Amino acid sequence: MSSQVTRKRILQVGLDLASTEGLCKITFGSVARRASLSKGGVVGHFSHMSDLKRGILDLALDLWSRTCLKADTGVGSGLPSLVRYLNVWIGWTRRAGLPGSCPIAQAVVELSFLPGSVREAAAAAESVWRQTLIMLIRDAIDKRHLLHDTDVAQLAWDFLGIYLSHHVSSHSLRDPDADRKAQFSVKWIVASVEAISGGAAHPRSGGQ
Amino acid sequence: MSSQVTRKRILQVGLDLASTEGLCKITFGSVARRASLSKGGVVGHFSHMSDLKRGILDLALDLWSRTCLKADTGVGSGLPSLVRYLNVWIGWTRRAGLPGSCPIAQAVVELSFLPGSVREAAAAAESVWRQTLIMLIRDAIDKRHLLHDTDVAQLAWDFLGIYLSHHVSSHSLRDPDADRKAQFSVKWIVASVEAISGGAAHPRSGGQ
DNA sequence: CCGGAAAAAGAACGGTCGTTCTTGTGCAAA
DNA sequence: TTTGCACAAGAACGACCGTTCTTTTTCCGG
Repeated sequence: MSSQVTRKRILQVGLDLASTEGLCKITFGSVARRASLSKGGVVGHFSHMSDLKRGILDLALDLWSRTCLKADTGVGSGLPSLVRYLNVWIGWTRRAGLPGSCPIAQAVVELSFLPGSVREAAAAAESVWRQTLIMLIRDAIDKRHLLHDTDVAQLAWDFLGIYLSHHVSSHSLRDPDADRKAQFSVKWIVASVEAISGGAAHPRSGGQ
Repeated sequence: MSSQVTRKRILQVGLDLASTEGLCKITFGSVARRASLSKGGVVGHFSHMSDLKRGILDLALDLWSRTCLKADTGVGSGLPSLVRYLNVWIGWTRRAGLPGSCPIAQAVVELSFLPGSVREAAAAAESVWRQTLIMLIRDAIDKRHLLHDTDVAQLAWDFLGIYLSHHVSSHSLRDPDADRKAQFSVKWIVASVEAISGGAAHPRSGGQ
């Protein structure tokens, strides 16, 4: 078996495991068992534990990119592009075929204490998400779809917050309405910064 | 030394440890070391690990109650009471003297995978928070401070989301502006559901 | 002062972890 | 066929975990 193929298979198994049990529960033994390999066989590819975990996070971010970005090239821009991204992003792990929840969001919280390269990788992934949001928001502002004095960093923070809330409430708290609530919050925020209907109709009251 | 005093001291040490390193990192050894006790001495009070962790979560919720609820009895009601609670709640661990972040929010995320009594205790604490928010929101609606058709569950979900976002961004991502951003979101949400100025001035644009 | 119960200490257990090292194994070039 | 090498398997290590057990200390009523 080629080394690269095995390495990729280990990372894929690790990603599934991180999605269903969290990055903290990743061990050489658990990954080896699921990949039908020996413990030593896994260690051979990732001599240090942090290498394996960083590799899993890299693969997760790559999967996110292929799921949420590649599907959105040129078909639109400005606000429609932002809204489409938000709808694809929130709950993207299901669409990407991951068996559990978002490994990146989970890792950001789990690794918040002990510093190290794995924690930095998780924070870097979150930074990529933030920059993606900022880029899309800026584009929507440039196209006059959003109010010109919109606080970009604040709006990105709010969207990241909705993503995190959705992650926790759908996964940790098993709220079956998590999707609906997150979509509601997104719609409501978008409506409040839209240049055309800014402050006109109040999306929080009335309809359901 | 009285048994109850020692037990209380162990729980206090455990709470500090959970605040600075997370509930997952709580072990009999680590708690014993910080409490200047032997490992066996700690086990004697909490024969099972889950007893210790549930005790720590109970103490955390008790501390939250004394910090965020006791200080808000009767001095007001309706919307002012809700707003005051939100401002005290977000970042309450600092005010309560805890050395790190919120052990409850951290535990909810950390324990989301493996089931057990500790996970249920964390979820129960989150439920108490949700019920507290719902109660305050309902009171504000009854007093005609909030729009009568406000979606109570959705609004409580949004506030919980801001709390979680603040927890993650201030603690995991070390954003120095986390407090300001969370306060901004709270103000903005409150303004959008206020009966008096609903939809008039748009708090998201303009200022800042 | 003393005896006994409660509390703390401490040793020991099987298990799992990351890491290191040694042993086999299969395949391609010589 | 034989040699060499990368890959995988597997044993071994020290450390720490939760849990159980035994021993020592502490303290209080007689």
